[in-house]
Amino acid sequence: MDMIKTLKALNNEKRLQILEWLKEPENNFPPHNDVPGFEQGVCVSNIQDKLGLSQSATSQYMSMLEDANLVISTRIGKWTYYRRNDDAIQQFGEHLRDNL
Amino acid sequence: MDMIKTLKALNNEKRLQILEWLKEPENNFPPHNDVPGFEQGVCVSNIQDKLGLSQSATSQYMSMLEDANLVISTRIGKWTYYRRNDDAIQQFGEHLRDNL
DNA sequence: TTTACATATCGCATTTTCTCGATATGATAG
DNA sequence: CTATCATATCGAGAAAATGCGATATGTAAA
Repeated sequence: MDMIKTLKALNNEKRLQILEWLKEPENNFPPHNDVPGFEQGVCVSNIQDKLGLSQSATSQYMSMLEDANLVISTRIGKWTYYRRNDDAIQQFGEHLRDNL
Repeated sequence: MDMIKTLKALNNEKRLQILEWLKEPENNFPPHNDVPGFEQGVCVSNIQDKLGLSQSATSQYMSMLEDANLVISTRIGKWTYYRRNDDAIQQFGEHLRDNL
């Protein structure tokens, strides 16, 4: 657990917003054409549309969140779907509570 | 609870280090001349000595931590003593665990 | 009330983060 | 194979954080 890296990833309103949206993808994003439901998460372009940042910034933010173990990515065809890593997120909160 | 402000305060190795040291002041700092024990915390100059940053940087860091509710300050005479706000820190961890 | 000391605040140079457009990579369809 | 689309990476300018020295403020001793 690299606490510093995780804190850096969380240290940005947009990235926190993404994590928030990914709690309930069905309420925050349109359905995908190639995949039913949100089992694997949400594709980058849909996140970008909602986020209002460039494609490159959005992609970098998702990589950052993934590096920090806060989300998990799955590539299906041309698309990369990102979903929350809820276990790691909860562990992180507990780690902070117990060790900060 | 201003989560963003708290995350910003935590987003720095030196400030995390200070919080760590303040867990056990008796093991990390020399005794004060004017106050017995560490009931009220540690004075800024002792933190500065250990931190290896300038007096101004140290003072600003302590203010930042206080703004974020992570430490509590007490002025006694010429000295300002800082100690951890353990309750708020634990609450913050729980808040993250439950709401991130 | 002057002096000295501890801390806080200010102004600024340096470093890091943010964010973009351009370009590269990877995947599928034609 | 080639074109096209989704995403990733690169390079750079703008914005924010870091951390310093100088100065201000607050407190107490002389």
